[in-house]
Amino acid sequence: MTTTAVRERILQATVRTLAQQGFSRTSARAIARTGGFAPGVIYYHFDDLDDLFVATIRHTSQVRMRRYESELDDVTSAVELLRRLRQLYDEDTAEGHIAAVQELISAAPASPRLVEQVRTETGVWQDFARRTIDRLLSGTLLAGLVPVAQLAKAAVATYLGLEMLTHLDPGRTDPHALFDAAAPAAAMLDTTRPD
Amino acid sequence: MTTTAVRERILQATVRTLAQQGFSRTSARAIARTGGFAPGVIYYHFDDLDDLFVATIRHTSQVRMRRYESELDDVTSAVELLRRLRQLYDEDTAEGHIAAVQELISAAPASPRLVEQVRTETGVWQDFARRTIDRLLSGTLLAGLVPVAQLAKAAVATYLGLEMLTHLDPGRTDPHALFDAAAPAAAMLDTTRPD
Amino acid sequence: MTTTAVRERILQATVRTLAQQGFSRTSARAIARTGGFAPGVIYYHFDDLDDLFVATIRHTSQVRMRRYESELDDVTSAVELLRRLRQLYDEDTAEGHIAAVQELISAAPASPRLVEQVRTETGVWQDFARRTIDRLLSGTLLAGLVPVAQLAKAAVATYLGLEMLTHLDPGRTDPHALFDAAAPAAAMLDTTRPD
Amino acid sequence: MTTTAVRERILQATVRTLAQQGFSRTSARAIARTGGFAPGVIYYHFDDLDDLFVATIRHTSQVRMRRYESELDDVTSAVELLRRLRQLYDEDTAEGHIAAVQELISAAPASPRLVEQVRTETGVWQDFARRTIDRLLSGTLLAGLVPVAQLAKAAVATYLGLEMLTHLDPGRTDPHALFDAAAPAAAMLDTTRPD
DNA sequence: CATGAATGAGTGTTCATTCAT
DNA sequence: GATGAATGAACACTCATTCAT
Repeated sequence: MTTTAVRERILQATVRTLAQQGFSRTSARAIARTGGFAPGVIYYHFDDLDDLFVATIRHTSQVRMRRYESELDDVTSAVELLRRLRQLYDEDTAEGHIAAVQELISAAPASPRLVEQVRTETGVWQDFARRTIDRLLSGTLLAGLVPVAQLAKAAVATYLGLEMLTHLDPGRTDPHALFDAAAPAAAMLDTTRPD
Repeated sequence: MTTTAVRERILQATVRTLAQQGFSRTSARAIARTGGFAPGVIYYHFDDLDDLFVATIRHTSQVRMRRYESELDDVTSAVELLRRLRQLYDEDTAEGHIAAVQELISAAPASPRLVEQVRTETGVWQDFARRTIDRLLSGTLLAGLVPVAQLAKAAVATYLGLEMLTHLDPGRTDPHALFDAAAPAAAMLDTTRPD
Repeated sequence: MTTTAVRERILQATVRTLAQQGFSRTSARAIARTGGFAPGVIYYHFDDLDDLFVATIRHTSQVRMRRYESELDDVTSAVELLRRLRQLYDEDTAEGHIAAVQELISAAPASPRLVEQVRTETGVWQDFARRTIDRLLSGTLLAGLVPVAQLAKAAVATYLGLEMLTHLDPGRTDPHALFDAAAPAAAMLDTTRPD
Repeated sequence: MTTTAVRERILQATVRTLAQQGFSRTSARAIARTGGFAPGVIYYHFDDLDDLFVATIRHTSQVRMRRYESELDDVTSAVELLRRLRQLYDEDTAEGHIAAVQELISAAPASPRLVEQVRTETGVWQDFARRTIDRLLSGTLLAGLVPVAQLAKAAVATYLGLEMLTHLDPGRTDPHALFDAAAPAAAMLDTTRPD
């Protein structure tokens, strides 16, 4: 097995452990148990747990960003955007991506390197949100009126906060309801576009 | 010093430690160091750390809820709401309330009792948000059109997610900018009210 | 409540706790919980736990010795001896006397004072056993042939060891069966006595 | 060093610590100090202290049982039995076997798993005692008259109780005196065998 | 490359004991 | 006399990390 293949396996095990057990229970042993390898392997491929967590958030963020970009690149309708976001969100929760990221953000203040990396990644996502919102508003009455940068930041915050709340109550809470509730507003927005 | 006074002191030390060090570093020893007492004191007044965390989220939530209620009880203007929220939010961050709560929510899945209490408290805040939004929309064109319950849930999620992001970057990020950016929309909403 | 009455209450709580929880779980808190008083009370009446354990073994030993003496004082028949021993043994187990003593003997090596007191008390019981055996053999063919002192020591050892085994398996083991099994031999001994 | 070698070393350190310090002082640290290894080693090879104690009583019991069996297997004379028992008993006390077992039996009620294992092992020893007594009585006048099962249980109890008493007073007490005192009776028994 | 073993620091928690009230 | 509160030492156990193999 090549080095990068093993690294990937470790990173995936880390994401799954973070999502399922939470940060404080994500020990080297726990990650190794999840991935089916010996704890020592981690230290062969990463300097220490801090290094692994930094790599994990970078990796997960990049993997998902590629997916989000390819899926939303050409979307200009708000209704269509909601439809695809719902599907992407389902993927995220199924694979534990947001949950893992949210755990790492919560725990970041304890590690300067993690803070730095998390800042970088959340910046990337805010940029992405900004570009997407820009595209959406372009040609509508709202273009130029909406403070896009702030809205992008709020969107990222809501995504993270929503995952936090959903995680508490997997059976009952329904992020889908939120997407549904937003649908009429999205439709209204789309009608104002003079295509 | 009476029992309740000491309990309160422990609870405050717990909030401060959670906010400053994050959940995974909030050990009994760390809390005791923050509060200036011996670790054993905690176990005299609480069954175990789990019990302390449950009491902490209940206590903090109630204290802040009383403050939010007394401050927002009579607000019907969106502009005025934003003005007061900004001030309450400043209090929250200064004293670490939201940060502590956010850490506990992140960590909750590891403890059934904590999950239960967190569910209860987030429910209380969603109800509060719903009532406040209802009051705000009452008499406007949007009344009856907005899915209030979902909006309330989104508001709570955004509040938590925002704190998570702000926490990463205390110097640079500015939740104030978000409140400012929302001001024009709030003003517009207020004008639709035919008082 | 007089001092001695409280002392007695503490001593009884200690015996019950030793019998029910074992030495390693017999903490000051546990004794206080059993007796329904505050842990501090112990330290008002005894120097420390060591002192309490020393007093406990002395007290329990004396109380039971008085009972055994009054009950066996006039017994010269082996059959009758067995009958009364069985009853006394039942009392012992019901009130936890032997169990407590056995726990203290097991734990004694850790405390010089306890060792000393335990030596004293076991000596008292071996003397008592010797006197009782002497009386029993007096006038029989075995008188003078049996090494009484060693037999007395063996009797005490068997009593303690039996309690240890019985304690393991309260439902199944039956010290009564042992008394029954010894009955024929006792009867045979009695017939050799030329009354 | 192989795993089993280390396990054995831990088990021996546990036996020695139990025999020398008593159960209540046999902490993980104390065992590690006795054996000259770090406390963490224990938890690498055993789940917890309970697991270690269960393994200790099983191991010690088996080791000694093999020795007793090989030594007493062919003994049919009571005098010879006493002679060999005295030697085996000396080995037991020198290596702390009985003392350790007796401590574990005393402490067993606090742990269901330990109770279970202790029951199993004492059962094995009672069976062994029964077989040995059977062999001894076979062909004598007493065969069929003696309640062998009860006698076997009493023998085990006496062995344990004797160790308990001897332990109190290592310098003065003399189990040897007991063996000596039993010698004449053994000789008499042997003469009734019409070989 | 990978692992089984080991260590020492750190965790939650309990305990004997003291003391002001 | 009695107690609620507090402390510091100890305990069982986990963990990140290292290293010989």
